[in-house]
Order: sequence, then C-alpha cells, then structure tokens
Amino acid sequence: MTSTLRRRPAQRRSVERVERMLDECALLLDEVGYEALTTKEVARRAGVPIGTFYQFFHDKQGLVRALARRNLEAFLQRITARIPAADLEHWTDLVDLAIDEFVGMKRSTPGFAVVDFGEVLTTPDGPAVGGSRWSLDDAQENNVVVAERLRAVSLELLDAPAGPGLDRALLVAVEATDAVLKLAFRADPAGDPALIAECKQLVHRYLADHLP
Amino acid sequence: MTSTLRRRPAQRRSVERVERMLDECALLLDEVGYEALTTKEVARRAGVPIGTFYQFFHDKQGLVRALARRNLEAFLQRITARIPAADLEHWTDLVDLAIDEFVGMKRSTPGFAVVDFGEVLTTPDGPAVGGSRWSLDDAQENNVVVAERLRAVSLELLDAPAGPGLDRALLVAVEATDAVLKLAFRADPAGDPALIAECKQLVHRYLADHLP
DNA sequence: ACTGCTATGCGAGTAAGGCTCATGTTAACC
DNA sequence: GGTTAACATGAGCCTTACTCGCATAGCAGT
Repeated sequence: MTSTLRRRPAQRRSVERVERMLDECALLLDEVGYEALTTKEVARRAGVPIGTFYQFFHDKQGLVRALARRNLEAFLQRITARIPAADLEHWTDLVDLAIDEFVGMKRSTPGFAVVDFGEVLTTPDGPAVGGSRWSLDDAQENNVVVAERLRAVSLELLDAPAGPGLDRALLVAVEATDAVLKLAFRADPAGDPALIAECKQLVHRYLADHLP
Repeated sequence: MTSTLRRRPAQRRSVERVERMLDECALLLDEVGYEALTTKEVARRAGVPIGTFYQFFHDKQGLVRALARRNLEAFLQRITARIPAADLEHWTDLVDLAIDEFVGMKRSTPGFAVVDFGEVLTTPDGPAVGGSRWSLDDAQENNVVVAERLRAVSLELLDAPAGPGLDRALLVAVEATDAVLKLAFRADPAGDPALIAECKQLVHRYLADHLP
C-alpha cells in the first residue's frame, strides 16, 4: 500500500469533496453496514461522480480505511487536548480518560461504532513477506499507533519503566479494550455501562503488572 | 434468523455435501479472505451445483456463519474431552487449557484463523427491536455460548461463586482473548508466543477478581 | 488573445459475483 | 403404475465494483 489515498486532494474543492465522501461513508455504515455499503451511493450522496470517487480512493476498502484513519486522528487529537486539563494522579486516570473518550466517540461520531480505527476486513497477504511483520510504518494496524501514542504520553506524564514489555502490554490493552467495547455496543446501542466498567477493570488489572 | 441452515440435510449424501462445502469454504478463506471468497468457487470446489448451494445456505454470510458454528462445536468438544484427563489445580489451568486449545485450532484448523467463532461482518439490525438485546437464544454471539460453557465447567470443577457478575466477566474474558489472539496471529502466522503468553496473563489478572 | 499542454472531471460501459427460478429428476406412497 | 411431493440443476438476472476514453479547466509561453 503506497498511501491511504490514491491521489492527495490539492485544491480546496477536492479536500471538501473527500471530506464529504468520508462523512457520507460514515453515515451509510451506520445505516446499512459495511457489506451493503456501495461506492455509488456514497458518491451520489456526496454529490461526487463515481469516476472522481475512484480518483481518490483505491477501492471500497480504501474508503473505509481512510475513514478509520480520520477517526484515529480525531481520537488522538481529542485525547491530547484533554490531557493537560485533567489532573491525572494515577496512570489509571489516563486509561479511564482514553476509554471514556473512545466511548464518547462511539456514541457521537457517525460510523465509529462500526469501524473505529480498525480494518473491517483483513485480506490474507500470501506467504508472509520477509522481515518481521507489523512494522507499522505502513498504515496497517492503527491500533499500534494508538498504543504508541499512549506509551509516549505515559512516559511523559508518569515515569513509567520504558522497555519492550510495556510496548507490547499497551498494544494488548488497546486491542482488548477495542474488543470489549465493541461487545458493549453490540449488547446495547448506547454502550452497556456495566461492560464499559468491566473493560476499565480489565485494563487496570492487566497493566498493573507493567506500571507503578 | 430461523436457523443457520436453510434446509437441514436429511440424506447421508446431503450431509457430506454440506460438510464438503464448509471444508472448501474454510480453505478458501485462508487462501483469499472473506471478501474475495465467492459462493460459486466454493460450490465448484465442493462439486456441488450453485443452485444446491443455495438450498442449504441462506447466503454467503450464512455459509460463513455455519462454518463458525461448526468451529464452535469442535472447540467445545475438544475442551470437554481434554478436561477429565488434565488435572486442574487452579482455575488458571482451565484458562490456559482453553487458550492452548484455541491456539491449537488457529494453527491446525483451516479457516479458523479468519473466522474462529465469530461473525465476520456485523449487519446493523435497524432500531433495536424491543426486549433486552443479546438474548442469545438465537445463534448470534457465539462467544456467549463459549462463555456459558466455560461457566458451567467452572461451577462444576471449582466451587466458584455463581452470579451474574461471573457471567459477564467470562464473556468479557472470552471476547478479550479472541481479540488478543487475533492480534497474535496477525503479528505472526504461527501465533506470536509472547503475545499468547500475554493473553493468558491478561485473563488471569482479570478473572482473579471473580474466582478464588 | 491564441495555442498547445497537462491535470483533473466525468459517467457510460464492462466484468464479475450473488442469488433465483423454471424445468428436469428422483423418491415415496397408494 | 400412477400421482404427488421433495430435491437437483445451471442458465440467466440484477446489482456492484471498477475502468477508460473523452470533455473540460487551468496555465505557460508567445
């Protein structure tokens, strides 16, 4: 994958069009789900001809990946914006803040409940290409990015013991959080509060091994 | 959803055909992934005409759901078969046994790495129909079934404190396990050992609140 | 203003997949 | 043997992802 987008929108008009397409994609995902989502409908609603659609997005998956990417950016932005204001006494406060923000976005951001940061579909890439996998330099595995960001914050705010163990632990925590919160929102469209609480507990207990 | 299958195979020949279709489905999932999987190819490889395919399966998703169902059944079977032989001193041994079996199936059972027990795609069901959701009586949410089974075993072997808290905790644990193991197998086709170990740790710590 | 030239806008058309349905075939029962 | 119901089959329909060649718009040099 060269980039998320096929062609980076240069003119102001193009940027707006891409943004509109992502917006409509998000809304449609909520309405009909990934499988029933059609590129034609996204283009039509966004007022963009189908040919132009494919100038910007590689394919249907590319569209959704771009949305996931935008979600990720928004999440990181919100997190970093809220951190200075909040007084974090323990690292657990940071965990809770992140989870609450994630839940907030699940509730308020269209399409977020369906895709959040994740690839909806994973395509097998044929016999693994050489080199250790998940190098993360390509866009794949957005959760890795989340984990890295949280790690950076952790190291900055609390004096956490750096090391590969923490990296892995945070990644595991993010992945688990993602799954449990998805469950919480499958069980209850507004997000089952008990399951959300349980999610925090899960992460607290687990990370207690790696943070003071 | 009435049932997983459209028509339950009655004759011996039909049962074999359904089984063959599921087998080929699993193999194809490993080869090309869910999205590129075609019903035509599954039917062709299984030596079954396409019309017959649709006599048994509602649609493409139905095929995959049926496979997930079969996987679930196989997993429960294996678990219950191994439990009497193993001497479980702590509940943690049960957790490890379940995870090891899961990992084993990820490695050996075709298609298991892609779908395991899960719905690959979730379709929004329109404004939630009345009644509390996830009643579980319908086939959805296979992980609920896993959680229930594990709970039954837990109550039997160890005298665990029954109650709704444990139910929820086990469900959360299963969901988290699923996610982390998926990560482990995305990172390394053979299943990253460090991540698998971390997965066990995650569950141990979390369930320690609910089991003695 | 005019003329080439490149970059972008556009949508009819193509290939392929999901799924159906009219017709053929077997089995079951009287 | 005859009647009826269940099952089998694959050509074809409809929809969807995606392309490609033409139209248009900006723009540099004269």
